Amino acid sequence: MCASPSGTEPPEISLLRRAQLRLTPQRLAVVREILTHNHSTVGAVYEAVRQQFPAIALTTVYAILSILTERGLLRGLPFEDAVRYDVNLNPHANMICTRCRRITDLSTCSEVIALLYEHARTDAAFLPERERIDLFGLCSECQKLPSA
Amino acid sequence: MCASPSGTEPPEISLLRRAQLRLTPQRLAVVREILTHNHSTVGAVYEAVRQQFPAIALTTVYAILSILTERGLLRGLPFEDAVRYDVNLNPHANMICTRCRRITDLSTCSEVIALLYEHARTDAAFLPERERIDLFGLCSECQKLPSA
DNA sequence: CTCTTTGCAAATCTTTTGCAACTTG
DNA sequence: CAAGTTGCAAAAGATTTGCAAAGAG
Repeated sequence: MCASPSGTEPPEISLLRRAQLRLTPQRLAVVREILTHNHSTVGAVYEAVRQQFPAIALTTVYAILSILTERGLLRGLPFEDAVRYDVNLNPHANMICTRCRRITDLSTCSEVIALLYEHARTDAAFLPERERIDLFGLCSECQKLPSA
Repeated sequence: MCASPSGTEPPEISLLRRAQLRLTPQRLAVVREILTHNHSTVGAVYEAVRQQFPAIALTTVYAILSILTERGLLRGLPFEDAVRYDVNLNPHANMICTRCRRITDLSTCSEVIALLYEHARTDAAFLPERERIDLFGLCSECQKLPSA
């Protein structure tokens, strides 16, 4: 009972195991939701999970996302409206479309991030450990739209 | 009475004029405070200004910083605790010391930011317009401290 | 004198806390 | 069964809104 039948665990189970958390139906649902909808807010996860799980409490969603963040499996990104949770823990930039509000990852920039770290060390004697990079602009879809 | 005696206006006056806002004592005090203490929160500005201006309302500080942000003279940066206001509108990275919490600017990285924009355009067809870059780590002072 | 701005009170929204009842391992 | 979790109610913070009185140009 340590390996799943196919030999591979579903990602939500694997994530909860890595966080050393008990597998409850609420957690499985919340984690499945955040894994399929990256950069969600607590409120959005709550609304989504509630459709298949009407009894879940908002507080529970807060608790689940908070503990996963504490244990390093998610990253909380404060935005104007609310905190959004990032599943991608590798160095990357978030591209935020100011028109449709969609957020996507730019993962092809690790060398550029390394350069940024280098600058901080060299020019400011600052020792960077992690970063948050947001690019605001127009996604490819929205660029095509009329009044863009 | 249009030019100050020396021919140069104090920075807080110049900023309010550029925003096309009336010069009130509250505004002058709030702007002077944010200009001397970059990356402050509304609460911190309120506390600081209140010492020389005990009657000012928190709401007023919110109003002033909000309208300056709307008119493009400040930039609001949401953090976990609260929004911090950035006076530096040029491309730069914020270096946030995770030990002493101080925030300083890294302004020597505009070429690196240009590279980042380039990546977004080329690799993701995303058209960047502005960015927010935070580097978390240890400032030069805190690196020297014991348990660092 | 007119339009803007301030200050106060109350409301809103996100997030946190306390605690009893209920599951998971 | 013991420790970990959930759900509910209430609290805590940050920020916004409505409005009348005061102030700037």
